[in-house]
Amino acid sequence: MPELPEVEVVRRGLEPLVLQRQIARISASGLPLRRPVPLAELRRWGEGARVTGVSRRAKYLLLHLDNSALLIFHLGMTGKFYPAVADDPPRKHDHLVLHLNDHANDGHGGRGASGQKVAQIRFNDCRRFGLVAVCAPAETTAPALLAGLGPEPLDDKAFTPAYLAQRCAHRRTPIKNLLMDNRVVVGIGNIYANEVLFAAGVHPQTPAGEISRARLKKICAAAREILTRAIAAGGTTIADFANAAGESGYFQVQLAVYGRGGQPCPRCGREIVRQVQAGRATYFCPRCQRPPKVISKNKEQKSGK
DNA sequence: AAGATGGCCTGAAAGC
DNA sequence: TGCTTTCAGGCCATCT
Repeated sequence: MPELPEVEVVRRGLEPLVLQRQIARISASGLPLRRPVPLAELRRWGEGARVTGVSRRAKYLLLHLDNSALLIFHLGMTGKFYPAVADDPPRKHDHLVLHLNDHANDGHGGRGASGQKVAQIRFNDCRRFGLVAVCAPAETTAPALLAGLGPEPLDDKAFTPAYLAQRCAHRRTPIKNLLMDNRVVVGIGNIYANEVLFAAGVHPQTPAGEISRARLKKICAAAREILTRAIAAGGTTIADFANAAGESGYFQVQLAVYGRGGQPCPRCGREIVRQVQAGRATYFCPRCQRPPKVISKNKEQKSGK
């Protein structure tokens, strides 16, 4: 389940494999991902171009090309990149292949471990929740996919307690839903939303507008700390990435509440509660994360009937 | 209009 | 043992 930390880890793993390499050819499975793969457009702008950068925005991976085009990838739930050489048998659920050219003057020849000239980067996505898109060079405005995205949670100039307070003001939506809204802040998925709220001691159903400034400050700090720690932990998988899809290190991250329904809270020992909120599994400690008053009242009313 | 809900998709695991 | 059901979740369309 790639959230911001894993996407960043993938970016770091991908960068040395494609930087300054020329894309010779692009092929696709033909199956649609979250939306159809724009193969003709990918070929038009991608083939023959050289990769000048690999960046990340939210959970999107961006391949910058020397013709100013942009290849945009989203891993969805199960998307992964893996390097291969031409002889490697295709794997089930390979949906896009970037065939890379050797470079005469790039200093290291771009040879894979096997020494074969043409390497490939394959995008494999079993559940097809991923996405591939192209932004043509002429498009001067930000790609539609990236327009309207909120700030990066690790950007301490943009994602501040003041900013979060402004976005929470007068909102009755539960804070967990708001943290997972990428118009408010990007990269925080279900797992990290649970973890951040536990660390900040805030009940996931608390209406966003009712949270004190002090708690919002804690939420900001917790998001930053947990995501940073997760990237560091995932960093150990970069070596794995070069061999295969490598997800192993991701789970080394210590998760305090996510997936621990019925287990004791690591802080107070009380049983972690699992409930479904906005259609997502939500975990919290009922002692460390006090429920908002409104919820308690509703419960009393219901049980009173 | 803000907030809630369902669909997309596959495979692992649980349930019967 | 073998089938069916459930669940995972980012994103978006659709509904209230």
